[in-house]
Amino acid sequence: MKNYINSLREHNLKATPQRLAIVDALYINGHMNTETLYGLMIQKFSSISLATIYKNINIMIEKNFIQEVKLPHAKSVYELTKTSHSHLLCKKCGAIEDVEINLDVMIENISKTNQFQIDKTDFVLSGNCKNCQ
Amino acid sequence: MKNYINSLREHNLKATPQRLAIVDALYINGHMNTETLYGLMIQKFSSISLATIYKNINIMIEKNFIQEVKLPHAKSVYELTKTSHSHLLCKKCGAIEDVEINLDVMIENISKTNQFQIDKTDFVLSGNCKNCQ
DNA sequence: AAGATAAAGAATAACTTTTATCCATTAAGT
DNA sequence: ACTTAATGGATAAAAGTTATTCTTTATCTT
Ligand SMILES: [Mn+2]
Ligand SMILES: [Mn+2]
Ligand SMILES: [Zn+2]
Ligand SMILES: [Zn+2]
Repeated sequence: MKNYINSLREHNLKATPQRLAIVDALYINGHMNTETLYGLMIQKFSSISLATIYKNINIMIEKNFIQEVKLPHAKSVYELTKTSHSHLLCKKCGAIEDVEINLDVMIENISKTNQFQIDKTDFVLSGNCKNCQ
Repeated sequence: MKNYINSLREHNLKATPQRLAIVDALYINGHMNTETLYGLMIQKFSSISLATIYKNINIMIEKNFIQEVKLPHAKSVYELTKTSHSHLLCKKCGAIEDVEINLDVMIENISKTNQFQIDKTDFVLSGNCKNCQ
């Protein structure tokens, strides 16, 4: 695992044990919602407050350390910020996979056609994963 | 405007005045969140309950009459179900535009590459609209 | 290595958003 | 018209999120 202490500090976030545990959980699990994240954290820190989860999620989003991923018919999940990517969501088992899709050409076209300057995309493709079809 | 009385009935939804007003508002405004929708409805029906808004949104989604559109850093909006399309979201003024993007070839490729059967996409492109750049 | 201090955690209340309940009303089929 | 299941209104309850207060601590500065 990466050195998240410095990584947090570079984002002006104090490297507290709680915060490191959250980051670690996201690193290991990839995408988590507030509920599952709290469920995991309460095991490590028996007295951690749910408010701590929310406060950290919010400030880490603010500092661009993590990202929210909004999913159809499901709670949002959070993940460590990485290079821009899209998501595959299995409607049956709920699995979420990262997928690299090069959208540059498409964005360029849409940008011109619609006179719209695009600088971010949120792309979720839903269906059935390998194991669920 | 279309005949939404029959359209509702075809989806097994009783055509009540409240429901027709909601549909009409969505038809006119395109995309609305619960707050703005309630704000409009309360003008027409001074005693309408916020719960009525929620109940109708939920049942209309269930019957596939409307769709929820989840947006980054903003409340979800709702729209009448139409042919699959993507959305342009202006980060500055909040405007939402429909945009037709043919994703068939891309989906076909991703489907094969990832052994993932895709049957729905949620695609939001954010940036600055024509008036906001 | 202490000391100072701003940031963060825990506990809890408050607020926001959404859903459930109960009863009155009504759309729609007969 | 009559019947009935569905819906609306009022309200309470539940779920989700944020604010507040005080204590603790990570980090910076001696
Ligand atoms: Mn991801
Ligand atoms: Mn749309
Ligand atoms: Zn699956
Ligand atoms: Zn704009």
